[in-house]
Amino acid sequence: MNQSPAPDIAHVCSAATPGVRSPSIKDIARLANVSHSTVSRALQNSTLVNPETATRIRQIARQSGYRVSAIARGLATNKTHTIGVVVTTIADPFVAEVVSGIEDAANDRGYSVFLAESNADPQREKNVVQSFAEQRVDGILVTSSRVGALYLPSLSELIAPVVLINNHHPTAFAHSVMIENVEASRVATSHLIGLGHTRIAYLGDQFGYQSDTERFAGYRRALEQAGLPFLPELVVHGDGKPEGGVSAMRRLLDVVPRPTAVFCYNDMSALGTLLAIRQAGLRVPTDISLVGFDDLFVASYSDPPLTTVRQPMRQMGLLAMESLLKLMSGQKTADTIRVPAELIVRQSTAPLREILP
Amino acid sequence: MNQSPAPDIAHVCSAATPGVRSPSIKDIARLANVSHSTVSRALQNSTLVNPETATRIRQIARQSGYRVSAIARGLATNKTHTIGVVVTTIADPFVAEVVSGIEDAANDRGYSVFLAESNADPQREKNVVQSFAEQRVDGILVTSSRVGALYLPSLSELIAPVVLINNHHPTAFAHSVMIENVEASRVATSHLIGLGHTRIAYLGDQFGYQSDTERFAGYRRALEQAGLPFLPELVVHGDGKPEGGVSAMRRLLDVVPRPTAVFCYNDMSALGTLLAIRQAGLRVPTDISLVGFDDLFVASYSDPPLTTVRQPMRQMGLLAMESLLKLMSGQKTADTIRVPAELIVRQSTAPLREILP
DNA sequence: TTGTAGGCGTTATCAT
DNA sequence: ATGATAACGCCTACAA
Repeated sequence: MNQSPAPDIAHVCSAATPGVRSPSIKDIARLANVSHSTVSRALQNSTLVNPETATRIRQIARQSGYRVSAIARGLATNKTHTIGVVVTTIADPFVAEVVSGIEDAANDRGYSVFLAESNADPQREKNVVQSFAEQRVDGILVTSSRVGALYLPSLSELIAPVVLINNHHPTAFAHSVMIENVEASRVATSHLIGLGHTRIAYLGDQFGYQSDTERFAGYRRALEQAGLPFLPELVVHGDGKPEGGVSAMRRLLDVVPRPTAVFCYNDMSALGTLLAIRQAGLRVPTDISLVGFDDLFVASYSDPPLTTVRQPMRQMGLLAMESLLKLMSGQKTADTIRVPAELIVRQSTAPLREILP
Repeated sequence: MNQSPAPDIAHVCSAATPGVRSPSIKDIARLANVSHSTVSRALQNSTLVNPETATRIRQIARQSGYRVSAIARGLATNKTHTIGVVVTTIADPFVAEVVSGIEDAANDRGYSVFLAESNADPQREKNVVQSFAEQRVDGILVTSSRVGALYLPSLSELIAPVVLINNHHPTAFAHSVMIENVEASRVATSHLIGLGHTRIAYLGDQFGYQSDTERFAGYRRALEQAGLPFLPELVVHGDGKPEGGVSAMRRLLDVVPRPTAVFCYNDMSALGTLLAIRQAGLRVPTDISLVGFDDLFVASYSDPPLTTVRQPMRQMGLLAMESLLKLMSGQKTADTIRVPAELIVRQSTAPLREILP
C-alpha cells in the first residue's frame, strides 16, 4: 500500500512539507493522457484544444491542486505580471492610502505587487532598485519618495517603466501623478484671507521638496492676488510629521505680532501644530485658524476637526497604476497627470477676531 | 544636429525599451571567455573558482549592468526568497506599522515581500491565496485578517509556512505572534478602577474576533479582582474604526446612569469615542475617562492625549518574520509568541469626580 | 486538434 | 579550477 503522507486527509498540520513539489504541467499531462503542451493550452483557455479535453484537463488540474508557476511562466514569457512599489515608509498614512489604491487596481488587473521601503536611506534605495531589477518587475511605482532623484534614470532605462506619485524630486521625462498643488494651496490660503486674516503663516516641509515648493507658491499667489504683503518671518519648515509641526509652530508662536492663521503643508504637520498651539494655552480657531493638506482620516477626528485640502489618495494610486499599465504595454501616456484637489472646510478656521484698537 | 532631448545623456525618455533583454549569465561568459557555469560560481562567491578570474568576471558583470534573474534562480532552486504578506487593508495604521516592521526585517534577510489586501472580501482572499501560490512564495505572514479562518489549512499545507500576527480567527496549529491581550486589558481596566471608577464601559470590536474576546476577558478579570459588578449594559461593539467608535459611544451615552470611564478596544475606536463625547457636550477626562489600545501615533496627538496600551507593532512584525524564517528553514518554533504590552498613561484618564450626594 | 522540440536564465552534478 | 550537460516548469513555434 501507499505509505506516503496521509492519504486523503491531507490536513495533517505540517507546515508546507519541504521536498514535496507541487504538481507540474507534466503531472497533469500524464494524468490526462495528453502532452504537456495540450495542458498548457487548455489552462490558458486556448481555442486550439478540443473543448472536451480542455474541460477534462481543467478538471484534473483542479482536483490535483495545480497552480501555474508564475516564475516558470515568467521565465518563458519574459513578463512577470509583477510591479514594484517603493515608498519611504508605509507607516505614513498618506502613503498607505495611495498604496491601498494601487494594490486594489493591480489586483484587478492580475498584477502582484512587491512593496519596498526606502526609509529615505540611500543604501536601502539601492537595495530596492537592485531587488526590483532582479525580480524582473514589469513596472515600478514610486510614491512620496526621493528615490527618483538618484535612481530614476537607471530605473526607467534598464529595468522597467516608472510612474511617480507625489514624488519629492521629480525627474525630467518621468511619468507622474501629482495633485494640483499650486491651485489647491491658493484656494486654501484664499479661504483664510476671505475670513479676514492677513497674518497667515506657512508651515512647510523640508526645503527643496517639490510639493512644498508648489504649495508655497500657491500660498504666495493667494497673498499676491489679495494684495497682501508676504512676510518672510511667517514661513517655517517642519518635517512632514507631527513632531516637526510642533517645533515649527513653537517658532511661529514666538513671532510678534503672532500670526492669526497657519496653512500647514500637510495634515500630519497640522496635528503637531494643533498640539503646540494648545500647549501654548491658545485655541483653534478662536486664537489661530488652521488649514491642513491631505484630508487624512485624522483630519475628521481632531479637535477641532481640520479644515484641509482633500487629495483623492486611493484614486491617485489607481491613476498611477493605469498609467503604468499603458507604459508597460508600450503605449504612450501623458507625462504628468494633474489631479484636482478639494478644500474641505471644517471647524479649524474662523473669521478673524475683531481686535479693538 | 540632434533635436531629441539631451543627446548622449542616455536619459532619452523611453521607458524600459521592451525587447531589450537584460544581459544573462551567458553573455557575461562570452565576454569573459569562460563557461556560464564559471560565471555562476564567480557570482556566488564560490571558492571553486580562481580568485583572479572571479574578480575579472565580477568586473565585467558590473560593467554590463548584469543582474541575476531571481525568477530563473527560483526555478532552478525551488526557492524564491519571497514572502507574501496579507492584510485586510494597509490603510489601517496598526497594520501599516506591523508591515513596516516586516518589510524591514525581510529586507535585512534578503527577502522581497509581496503585499496583498483581502479587504475582508472572501473572493479577494481567494485571489490572494491563489496569487501567493502561483508566485511560489517561501512563506506567508498574515496580519489582522480573517484569511486564516478560511484558507489557513490549505495555505500551510500546500503552499508555504504561515505565521499570524494578531489575527482575528487563529486556527489550530497555526504559528502566531500575539499581544498579551488579557493581561494588558486587565492592567488598563485596573488603572481606571484605581482612579475610583466603578461604572466602566467596554467598547469592543466585532463579536467573535479573538483580540476582542481576549481584551474583554481582561476587562472582566479586572472588575472581578476589584470585586466590582459586571454591568452588561456597559458593553458595546464598534468596528475597530473611528466611525464605529462614534456610534457605539452614542449608545453608551444613552445609558443611565452614564459610565464614568470607557475602555476602548483600540485607538481608532477611541478616536471616534472622543468625538462622540465632545459632540455630546461632555469632556474627557473631566466627565468621562478614556483608555485606548495600540498606541498609534494619533494617541499622542489627540486632545487630550490618550492613555492607551502600547503594542510594539514594528517589533511584532519583526518577530513574526523571524519566526517565519525558522519555519522556512525547517526548524520548529513556538506555536504562539506572546508579546507583552505596556500601559501608557496620558491625559485621557483622571480620578472619578466626587459627586455630592 | 495534438505532439515534439527547443528555449527562457539559473543552479547543480558530473567529468575533466 | 573549469566546462559540458542536465534539470527547473512553462510557453511556443513547428510539425503532424
